[in-house]
Amino acid sequence: MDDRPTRKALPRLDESLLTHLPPFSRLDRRQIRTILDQATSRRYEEGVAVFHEGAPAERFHLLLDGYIRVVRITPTGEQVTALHIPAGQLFGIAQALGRNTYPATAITAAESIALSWPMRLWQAFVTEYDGFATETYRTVGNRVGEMNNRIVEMATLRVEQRVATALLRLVNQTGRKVEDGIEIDFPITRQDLSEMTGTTLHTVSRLLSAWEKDGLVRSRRKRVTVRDPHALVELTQA
DNA sequence: ACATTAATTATGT
DNA sequence: ACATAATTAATGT
Repeated sequence: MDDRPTRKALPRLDESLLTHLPPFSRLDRRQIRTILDQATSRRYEEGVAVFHEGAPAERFHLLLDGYIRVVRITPTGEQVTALHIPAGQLFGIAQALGRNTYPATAITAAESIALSWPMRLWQAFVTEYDGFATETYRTVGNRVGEMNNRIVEMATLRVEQRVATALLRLVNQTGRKVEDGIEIDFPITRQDLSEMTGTTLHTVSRLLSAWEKDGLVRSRRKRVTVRDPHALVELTQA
């Protein structure tokens, strides 16, 4: 729960970590240096919360490596996964939404490394750093757009189509080329997929088994690879 | 068309 | 050995 012991600024934070990321790409080396000097670096185990929904938003974060699941908890205690965040993106940017508490819980989907800064620096970042504001508002725009799409999908598509699109989205965003297809490059269970698609793990299991039999998909424990993306697209439209 | 319940098996530490 | 993940069948809405 307490994150004190491992949260310590690492002595060696190379500037090349940030130079190619959209929010910082317009900045010179000196600016990047001061940004890094204000940052705290922290490594997270798989499946741990970086912050919790509703908690005071004390810091904002940048994911350097790994994946983040953005999760909301319903009153009955079940999790709903809103979206995944890949390395290189900011998250926990409540301030950009005009909030002072986190709107959702962030859980690492894999072992991850993130930088973070105290929220009070947000305004300074926005005003002093060219391109920071436009780029971050662009990504939050993309995210709410994505979530809107998901709402429409939930309402209109059948379960089979929803998990098919979920798989395709994961493959597009986090896919890693492998011999017989594209693998989702973080551990993902059927429970996880069901939480993304508003179903049960059983239904997901049945679908994956069926798809595996038809050669669309290969899955071992916590690993899913898509061998025939096009066939999944077909299912989406069926 | 899908959830729920429950029993069974597989897999990772 | 133990816990967690996945499959499978039966039953329910």
